[in-house]
Amino acid sequence: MSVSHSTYVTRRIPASTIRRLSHYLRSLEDLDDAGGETVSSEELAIRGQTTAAQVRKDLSHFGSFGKRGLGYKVDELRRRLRQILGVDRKWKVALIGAGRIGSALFEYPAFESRGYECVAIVDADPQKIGTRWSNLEIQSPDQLESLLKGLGVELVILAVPARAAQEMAERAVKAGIKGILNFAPIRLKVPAHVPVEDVNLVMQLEALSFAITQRGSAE
Amino acid sequence: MSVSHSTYVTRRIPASTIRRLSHYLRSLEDLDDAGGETVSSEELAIRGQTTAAQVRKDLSHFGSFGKRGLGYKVDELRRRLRQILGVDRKWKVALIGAGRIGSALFEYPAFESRGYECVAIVDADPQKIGTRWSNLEIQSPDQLESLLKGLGVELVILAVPARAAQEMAERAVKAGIKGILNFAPIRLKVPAHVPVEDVNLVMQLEALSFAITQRGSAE
DNA sequence: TTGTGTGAATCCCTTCACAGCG
DNA sequence: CGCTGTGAAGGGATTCACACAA
Repeated sequence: MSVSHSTYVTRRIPASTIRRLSHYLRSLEDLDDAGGETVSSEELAIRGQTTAAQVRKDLSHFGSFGKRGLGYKVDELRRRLRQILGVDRKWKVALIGAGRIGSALFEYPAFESRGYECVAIVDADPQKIGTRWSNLEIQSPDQLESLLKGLGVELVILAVPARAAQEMAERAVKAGIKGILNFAPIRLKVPAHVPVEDVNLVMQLEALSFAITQRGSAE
Repeated sequence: MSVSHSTYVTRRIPASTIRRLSHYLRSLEDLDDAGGETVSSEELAIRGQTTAAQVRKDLSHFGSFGKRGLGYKVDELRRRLRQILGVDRKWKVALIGAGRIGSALFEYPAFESRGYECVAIVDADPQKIGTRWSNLEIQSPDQLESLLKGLGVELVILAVPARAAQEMAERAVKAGIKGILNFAPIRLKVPAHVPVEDVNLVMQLEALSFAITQRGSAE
């Protein structure tokens, strides 16, 4: 079909594809090109730990922005990937939970540099409320809904103990936030239109110990 | 076939299955049973966000330890899952990188409680070397190989800046470690027999912004 | 009767292979 | 030519459906 594609697409894209798109974007950001440079699917594949065919298939879901016989223009592909992943703009983020994980994230350099701007920090600990992390004052969750709504927060990073996570998530959803990065080791119950990404370190450790244990016993 | 299965298996098990096994184990740990209680695949499915058939298929890879018409004995299934995932024992872990992420992990309660014991902390910062986190002294990476070997470290948590990660990984592998939980945003090059689990927060944030952006534009 | 264990069917992702454009 | 874009083929994982054991 020769319909002019946009970077938006209705078809369902598998999570694995999205992870790979992130990788492609990451490799393009490494090589800062003068202007007209190009990359082939082959080169992208090597950096992204896949095959050239996979790269082409991944990109083809969103249009056809390569030149046959040449490859992809680096700067254009980068722009397109940013558009596709939705990182061609700033996202206002609130950090809920100012413990160790919260602090680690807040200081995480990639965080700010990729367009995620932390505009509020919330914690229930009275000791912490009122103290500052760089130029942000830690606030009580009492008025969470109006706080988030007032600032126009779209993403929430949930880094609170498991027992508090569900309530905070629900209140954030009520405040109209659009997505949650969840560090609490529970399955949040939120409306289907609010995507949740779970960061589950125990699970990843178990994947490791599984791989080690099984390998040792095989063959 | 009616060969008596062990919990070890040679066939290749997909990563998705392992993630689900972790979930099943997690839900079983929630409900602490008196003794003879049972769960059905149906119940496990609800907690694990899958289907009953999927639960049965997952478990069947490792043997058949359910009773027809009844379900699975909670305590036995829990024991089996721990065996399968390799968490029926202690793992000696070294933390390489004593920054924010390292500190967050070190304090992470689930970490210790699931059998991962941190036996060494390493950081290159002279300011930090010699200081203590609870009862562990932060050590220089100068003698990393002999340090890890001497302590019998099996797992390494890599929480150092990207530029230092590859070198530290290689030296840890030389010291005979068996797996790496990697927080550095690079693809580590290590021998195939050393499994690596990448924790990539930027990628997860991008998965969120993708989901939000695409949803908004669909229908 | 209930709920497991499992071949068979289905679905979806990846890989192949090549037509076609620059 | 060289390399993309894409139908078709292939392979894996999930779901179905039912025989069978408790």
